[in-house]
Amino acid sequence: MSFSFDDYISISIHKTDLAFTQYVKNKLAAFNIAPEQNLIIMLLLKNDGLTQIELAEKLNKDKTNIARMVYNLEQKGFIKRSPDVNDRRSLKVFLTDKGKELSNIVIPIAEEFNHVVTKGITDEELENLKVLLNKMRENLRS
Amino acid sequence: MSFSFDDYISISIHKTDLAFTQYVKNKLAAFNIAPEQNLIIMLLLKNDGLTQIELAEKLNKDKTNIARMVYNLEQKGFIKRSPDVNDRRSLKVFLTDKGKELSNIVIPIAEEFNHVVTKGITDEELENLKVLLNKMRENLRS
DNA sequence: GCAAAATAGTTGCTATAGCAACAAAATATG
DNA sequence: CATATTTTGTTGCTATAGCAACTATTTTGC
Repeated sequence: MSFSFDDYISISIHKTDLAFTQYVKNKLAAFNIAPEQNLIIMLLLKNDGLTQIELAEKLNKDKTNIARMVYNLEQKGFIKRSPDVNDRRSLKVFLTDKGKELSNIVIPIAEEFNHVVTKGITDEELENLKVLLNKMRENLRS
Repeated sequence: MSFSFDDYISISIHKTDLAFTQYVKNKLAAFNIAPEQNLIIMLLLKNDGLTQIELAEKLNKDKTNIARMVYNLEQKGFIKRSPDVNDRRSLKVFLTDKGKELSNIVIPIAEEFNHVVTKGITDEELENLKVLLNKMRENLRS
C-alpha cells in the first residue's frame, strides 16, 4: 500500500479538533452547556439578537443544526427567541438573564483553554497556522 | 467584550475540519461510503483483520463509534467480522472482496483530496503544521 | 401588483461522537 | 484453582452535522 495514513494533514487536523472538543466538553459539562451551544452563547454575548441564519453563517454550519442547538438552549432557559418585527420569517435570538450570567463562566473557560492549547507556541507560529488553515479552506472552495 | 471569537485557534481548526469532512463526504457519497467509514476502509486496506479496539486506537475514537461504523460497513457488505480464535471477546474486521475493490476508489480520492488541500503549501510548512498540531494535543494531555 | 424566485426556519433522515452501564471472556492474584 | 480485575464489545442516552423536502414569508421581475 503506497499511501501512509498518518501523513494526511486532514487526519492530523481531525484528531486535533476531536481532542479540543472533548476537552471543552468536559470543562463545560458541570454547567449543562455543550461545546457548540457554548459557541452560540459566546456569539450572543458579543452580539445579542442575531438571527439563526446569522449564527449559522458565523459558525459555518447548516441552519438545521443551529435551529436544534438554539432550541436546546431555549429549553435550558439560556436564550429566548422572538420573531423579527421587520421580517416575520426570522427569529432573533436573545440571551436571558440566566444566559447573560454565563459570561462569568464561559469566557474564562475559553481563555484558559486557549492558553493551555497554545502553551509553548509563539504568536508568529499561531499566525502562520491560521494563514495555512485559511489557505486550505480556500483550496477546497475553488 | 474583551475576547475576540475568531482569534481562537481552536475555532479555526474546527471550521477547517468541518470543511474537510464536508468535501470528502461529497466525493464519497456516490460510493455509499461516509467519511469516517472511509477511514476504517483505508486502515483495513493497509492492515486487514484489525480488531474494533485497534481501529478505535488508530482513529483516536471511542470504541462505541467504531462498533457502529463497522456494523454499518458490514450491512453494506464491505467488511465481515469474525471472532478472534485466541480471544473470543475480540472481533477481527476483514474486508470482503467488495470492500477490497474500494481500494481503486478511496485511495485516489484521498490522494486527490490531499493534493487539493495542500496546494500552494510547502512540505516544510506542512511539517511545521503537524508539529504544532501535535504540540497542541500534547498540551491538553498534561 | 402579481407570479416567480429567494430566504428563514422546521421536520425527517443518516452519520458521527462520547459517556455510563452492562455482558462475556480473559487475565491477575491470592 | 477460584475470585477479583481488566478487557472487548454492545446498548441506551445526548449532542453535533448536513441534506432534502417542506411551510411561511419576503423580494424580484415583468
